[in-house]
Amino acid sequence: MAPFLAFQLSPPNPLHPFHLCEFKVARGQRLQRIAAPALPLPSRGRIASVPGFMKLWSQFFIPTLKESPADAEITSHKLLVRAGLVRKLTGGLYTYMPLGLRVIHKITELCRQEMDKAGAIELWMPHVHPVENWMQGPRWEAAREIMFRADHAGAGKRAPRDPEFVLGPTHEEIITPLVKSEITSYRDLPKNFYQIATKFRNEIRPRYGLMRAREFIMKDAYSFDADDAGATRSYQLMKAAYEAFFARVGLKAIAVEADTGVMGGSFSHEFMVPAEVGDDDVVYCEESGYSANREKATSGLVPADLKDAEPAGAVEKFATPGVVTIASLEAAPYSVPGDKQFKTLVFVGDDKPFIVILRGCDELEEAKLGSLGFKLFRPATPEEIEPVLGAKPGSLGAVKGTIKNPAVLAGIFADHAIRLIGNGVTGANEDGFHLRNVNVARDLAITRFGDFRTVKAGEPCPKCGAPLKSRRAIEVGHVFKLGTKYSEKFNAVYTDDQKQTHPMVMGCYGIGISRTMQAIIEQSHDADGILWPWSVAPFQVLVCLLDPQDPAASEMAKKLGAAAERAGADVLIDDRAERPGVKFKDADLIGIPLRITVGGRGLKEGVVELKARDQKDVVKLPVAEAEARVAEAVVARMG
RNA sequence: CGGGCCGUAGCGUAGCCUGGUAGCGCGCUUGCAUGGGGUGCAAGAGGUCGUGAGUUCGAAUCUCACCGGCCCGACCA
Repeated sequence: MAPFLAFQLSPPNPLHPFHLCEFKVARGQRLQRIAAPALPLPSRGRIASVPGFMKLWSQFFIPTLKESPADAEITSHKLLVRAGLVRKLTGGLYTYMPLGLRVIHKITELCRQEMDKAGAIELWMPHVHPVENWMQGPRWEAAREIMFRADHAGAGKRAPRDPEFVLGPTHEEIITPLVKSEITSYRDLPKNFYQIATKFRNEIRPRYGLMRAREFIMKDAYSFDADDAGATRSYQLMKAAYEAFFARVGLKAIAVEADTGVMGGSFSHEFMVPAEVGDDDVVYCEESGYSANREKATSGLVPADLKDAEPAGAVEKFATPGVVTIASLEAAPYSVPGDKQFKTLVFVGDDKPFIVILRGCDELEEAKLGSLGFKLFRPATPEEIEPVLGAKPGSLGAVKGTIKNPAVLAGIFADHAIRLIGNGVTGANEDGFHLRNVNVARDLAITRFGDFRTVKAGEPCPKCGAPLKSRRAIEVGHVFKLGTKYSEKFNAVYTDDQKQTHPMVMGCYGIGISRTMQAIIEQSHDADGILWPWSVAPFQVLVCLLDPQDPAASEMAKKLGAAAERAGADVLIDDRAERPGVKFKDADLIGIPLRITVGGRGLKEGVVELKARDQKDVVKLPVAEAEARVAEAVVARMG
């Protein structure tokens, strides 16, 4: 009886990195590899797949599709699926397939490098959160809408009770108590902690593949500083790191001023990738460089030195039977232009009604109501409005003395632009009647003026007065200066050198990693497929072996693959028994930046071919020079 | 949550209006040919027609309910 069994992988494949390995197993013992081919050590930024890095297509898994799934609407989503990068489990939930995961790894590694360079420190926090953390935090009411409950799924073994756990949509409520208990001295500040991990948000309407998913990968960082100046420094440091990161992954992202939304905080920038399919609108000025999310954007429409118009006469009621829209008041016989109408909207904020007044021609920007300080607000229903104002929507107004029950109002807030009206028209708070000759200063009791309207393209830039433009964009990153909103709630304080305690000043910083992957595709593709930037390509070199049965061709493919690998590239060898046309189509679809074609026809001529995915021309390399030329091409792209 | 559309093989779809053998393309399997841009020929496998109830001699098809999906809007750190 032989003490050892030796065996080979079957079927034998001369290209497989394992094929040189010899395995010996003593009976009753564990399998041990006792000899392996000499292999290069993993280099920085490489994805290790020991032994060796090179992958054979036939032994990897890249399920490409000719047709797009019916639910994919935008190009990047179609390509994600067609190139075999992701597969859908259900709405907003995706499996990262092996090829897609390699891209994710490349992106996270670059992100990690930039974060580390900027002085941030990586950690890993739980994604199942005790609900108490959220209830203690400042935004439970608003955030719970998008949070998944993480209750047990047991059937009666545990006592039913309120949710104890939720899945983390972000981690302020976790990091802040952690820092509170671990950091108490100014000597330990500033600190910036980050993680690259999964986030859970129960989006009302997941869309566009990874663009808005229920579960997605995000880099989130949280900075803690002793004072406001420090927090601003941390913020600037992160903003710079973001710019470096997006440049390295090959994304043209621009930083724009943004609304702070539910996050709260004092100021923030979003990193936007211009794309027609984006969810956000960016308003920008080519002259001054001003750019802002539409939610936040302002314009120079209302001059700072505006003088109110002289009242032309007393307020006067007139009958408007059946008129309940701005448009019908604009029409004959009334003919009141939208910019001479007051639009009166009623909201409910923290259970109290409040009024917002705009020009008839303007749209409310709901995000801007966040500045009013309500924890939660929503449009009021007609049933709620009538007892307060005395009329149904369509005949509402805020003229002094016409409001039925002014005492219950939490306030009357007006957009600055209504001061442009002068002798305007508004509802009389009596169904079927309006008022004319209404003037802001004389007739309205405004609690506070503010910027509540949506800026339209063409309005003057707030900085230079040139016409503003707008375009769609995808948000891929967001930096917030948070202030002390969370540290106060969680009592995250430190002691300074005067033995005084202060709340830490925080910032938070997110990058949508999975969204970034899709944004890159959206920004970098052609009719045939993806064009991966070198830095994030799942493989950088694809050796297209057209005759895998031919030992000489296979040998050449392996040699060139190894040369590319030695030069620093991740290499995939297409060794499938497919026709050339299929291989070329797949190569274009999955978008590997450099393609080396090894085929019988070329070898007869004594050449192999080198083609860049983003260029048309094919370079013929004489076989004798091929290894060196391939290495050269790789090095030239390594950066 | 409102409005619209759709569930038929792994994927993309026809058939439904007008009830009577479930069809096509891609993909998959086998064979032969082919071998540099999704090749050709031939032979196959693969379907609770979303679920349930009803109408009917008979339902993918008509009716009702439910479930799921997609789009528009609302919403969206």
